[in-house]
Amino acid sequence: MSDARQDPAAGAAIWWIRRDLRLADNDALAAALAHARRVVPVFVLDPALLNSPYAGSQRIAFMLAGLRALDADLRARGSRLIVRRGRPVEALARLAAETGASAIFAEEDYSTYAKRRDDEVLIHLPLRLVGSTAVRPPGTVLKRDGTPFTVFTPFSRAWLAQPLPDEADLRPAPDVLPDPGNVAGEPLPDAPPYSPGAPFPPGEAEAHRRLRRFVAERIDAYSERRDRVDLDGTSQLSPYLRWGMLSPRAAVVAALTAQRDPSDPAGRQGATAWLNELIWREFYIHILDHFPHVLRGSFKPALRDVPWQNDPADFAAWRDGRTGYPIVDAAMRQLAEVGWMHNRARMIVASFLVKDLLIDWRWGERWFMQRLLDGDPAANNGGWQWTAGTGTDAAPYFRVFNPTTQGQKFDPEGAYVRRWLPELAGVPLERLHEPWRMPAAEQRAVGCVLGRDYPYPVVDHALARERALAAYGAAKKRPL
DNA sequence: TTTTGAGTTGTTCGA
DNA sequence: GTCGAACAACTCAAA
Repeated sequence: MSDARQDPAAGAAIWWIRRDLRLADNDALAAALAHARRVVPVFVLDPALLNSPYAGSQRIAFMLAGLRALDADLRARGSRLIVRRGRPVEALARLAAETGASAIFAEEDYSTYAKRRDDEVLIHLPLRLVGSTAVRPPGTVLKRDGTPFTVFTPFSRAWLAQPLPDEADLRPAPDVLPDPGNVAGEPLPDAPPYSPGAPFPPGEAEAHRRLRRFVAERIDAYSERRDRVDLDGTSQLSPYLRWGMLSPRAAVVAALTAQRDPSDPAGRQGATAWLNELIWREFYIHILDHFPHVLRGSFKPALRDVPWQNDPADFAAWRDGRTGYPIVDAAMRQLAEVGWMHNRARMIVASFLVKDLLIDWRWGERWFMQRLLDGDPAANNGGWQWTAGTGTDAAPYFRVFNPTTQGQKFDPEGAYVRRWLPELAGVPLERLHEPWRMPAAEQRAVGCVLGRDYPYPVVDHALARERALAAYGAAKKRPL
């Protein structure tokens, strides 16, 4: 073991890539390079992940395209990506035997499956988990009594109280990488190609371009504009953070730098708000690590047994974007088409599924995982439990979003709805978020007849709201 | 141990 | 149109 450390030339190291598809600021890669002169970058196509009911073809296509981009970046530096297939413990054991690697370096990941997978590899192989999908790994932000936070605000205070990273802490991408040598690999599979012209071109270079543009052009107005679904007010970096094309530390450093920028004191609010979102990401990573049962059901015992309606036809209407509520349908079609949805829209459609349709939040959680490029168990579960009122620090159960009001507030000119629902193009703005209020003659006049061109609402929101409050009330009264 | 202040993102109703 | 209160207590975190 000490041989390799004393004489790096003696051995090889494996850099096991999982969700850190980048060369810059990659602790696992840096550790592998420090350990041995020969480094073998490998990605293992794991059937357990590819065939999971929570996998999504668009997300896998995004990942595969990201791996192609990473391979190109590696080749430009003298290396290349080795692709293997199979159970990671077996694929890595073979690769280690073939290459004589004395260590495997990987970034730590905290989802339930990832922990189980890595524990198994740790038993059999010299795996070293270096670096983290979070800036502050779970276990490093705790209450004074050593237990985890379950409320966000004190968590974020404690998170911010620790030493903050700066530019100097970010590792630049290496200019040159060692040749991995003569190692066999298989070609990346031809997934349904992630569509050209898609709004999320995969890759590390694109991630950094976006971060620079966001910081230069939009971060200052982030607080005011981030809730508007019709504007590009958000960073739109989530798929890149999900796949580690951008390190979370680089994102945090960018936020802190913008926050300190003396040339624009007014912009500090935007940078602070965005930093807060990044801390939410960390919060849910920690929650999943400390409370893995959240993936199976409610965090709050009192809301384990809400009497859900779970009507398959209602679920299909939601999933396919034909609930008759334009803001909901527009968002669901955006999700289906581009694999991404605005954060505000996520809350609106989630509230609609859970509260208006009274469908178990886990159905929505799974559909999101099947569609989102940024689908991540921790953030997705946290978001759904928050909306459902079942999670840590969750929305009070009586908080039911009104889809009409939300549409009017956050898509005030109707551009979002009209973009994703062309059948509503002719509907005047005053009726755009409640087309069922148009008299029959007006429907004909504007070319949008309900029941023909666009559905009637699947539920009456006011009634649905009462039903949801009653169902949650019943769940709370039920003895545990 | 007890106390106290606080808690992402809303809606509705009535004054 | 605008504003504050009610929604429902509860649990958390920290002093």
